[in-house]
Amino acid sequence: MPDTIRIEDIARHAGEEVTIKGWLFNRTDKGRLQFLQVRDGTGFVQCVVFKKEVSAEVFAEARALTQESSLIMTGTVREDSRAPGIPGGYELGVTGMRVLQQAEEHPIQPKEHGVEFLMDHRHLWLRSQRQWAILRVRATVIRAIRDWFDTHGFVNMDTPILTPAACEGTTTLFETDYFGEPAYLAQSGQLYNEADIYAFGRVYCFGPTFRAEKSKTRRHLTEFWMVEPEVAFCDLDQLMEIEEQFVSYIVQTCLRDRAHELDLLERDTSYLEKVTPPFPRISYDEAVGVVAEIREQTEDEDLRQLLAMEWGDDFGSPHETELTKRFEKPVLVYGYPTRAKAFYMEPWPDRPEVSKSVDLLAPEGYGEIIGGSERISDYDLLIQRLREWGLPREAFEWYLDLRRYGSVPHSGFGLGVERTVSWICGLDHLRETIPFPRMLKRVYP
RNA sequence: UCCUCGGUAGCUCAACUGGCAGAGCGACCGGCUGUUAACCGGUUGGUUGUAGGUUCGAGUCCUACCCGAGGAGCCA
Repeated sequence: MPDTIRIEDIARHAGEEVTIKGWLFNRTDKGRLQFLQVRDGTGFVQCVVFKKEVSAEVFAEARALTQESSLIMTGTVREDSRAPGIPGGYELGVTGMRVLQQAEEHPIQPKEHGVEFLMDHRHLWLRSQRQWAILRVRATVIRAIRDWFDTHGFVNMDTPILTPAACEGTTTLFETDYFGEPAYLAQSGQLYNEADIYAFGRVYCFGPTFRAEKSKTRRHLTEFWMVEPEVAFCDLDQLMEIEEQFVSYIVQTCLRDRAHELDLLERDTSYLEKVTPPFPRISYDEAVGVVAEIREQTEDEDLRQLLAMEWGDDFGSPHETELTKRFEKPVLVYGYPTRAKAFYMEPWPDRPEVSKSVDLLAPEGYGEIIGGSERISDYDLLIQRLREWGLPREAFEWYLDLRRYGSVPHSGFGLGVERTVSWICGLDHLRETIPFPRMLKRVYP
């Protein structure tokens, strides 16, 4: 049997006799000519079975092949502009074939299906071209994230997933039984990161995070992946520089390495190409003004209702969506009201009602993909904040220690991987950005 | 938790003011040498989400419940 090749490398084998191992995902039958669309995980290729060129047995067997049957094809690679697929432009002139398993009738056909049906068959849906493209972009986003941090002085430090108590309130935590004591699935590694920077300077944690929010929207999962860097000797301005460099690198890496996939997804990449530093920066105060202005101008009564807000309120999805439509690039919104954010955020100098916080909002209506801030480094202020937020001091003794032994100004942020993938791919729902999404009322398959 | 929309064949949907439950796709059989979700002919296909009610008659109207989708709040 000729050497097995990967479909993604097919152009390098033009004219050669090769073997391809994969699955049939679609077919077109033309009498004495059959076009079998085969995928192998690395790409998609058309295999042409011509009655004159194969044995009667192979031709008959090819005719009987069902969608998703597993097979081993041998044949000659030839260039042909009519050949569909990814990378495309080459096809296999089949000379031999072995069927490993003749698949039963596959539930998912190459046509439209409803959301519920697809989600019930997520384990099979993954095989479709669209899901293949999205999840390859996801893998590239993850690689780019690690590449950037690993080459910018950050050390990867994993933080615990089972945690003792609430960082930001228990209502959104999944509780588990930890040998008779309650423990909670982590919703952030930040506090542990803050401990880690005192040993390593710059760190990042990267893992799944859990939120028991009863959110039922296109931008929420109960289990999602978040990367959280934390940096010693870093203020809010420096943090914003890191964010724009980092996000630009992720986007540009995807444009370079996943062009086929973005093309398959019919993603208009013109906006993505503009994602280079610096990003526009506006203060929360300014942003509130812009939202008020948009609200004034709109004729849409429902939108006017949704955009109602007062200074001090955090932005909701409608606000973010409208705001980002005003910018071609991601926008950094900084200086949120203290009461709208978490207890650990450093106050603005001479403006205690404002925090040194920053959110990064993706363009085209995608909204928040990063939330970050400079952290409180002063022991007394942190004690005061715990009290104001009604948090039990005992649970935070270790965290307070960090302000006792060589405290320094430090900052960090969290980037949601799924929201980033959704934006880069131009999707309208987060559920397609992770192989097996966990959502309100969805833990199967 | 709240608001809006929906549930009919394996899938995607149609069925007018209540009156014979249909089409396309798939599957199966046959035809076709360049198809791209091919095309042509044939075959196959139903507890209309569940329970109750109104009616001569309910997919259609009423009540309750279940399930799903989109949104709000909350957040990445």
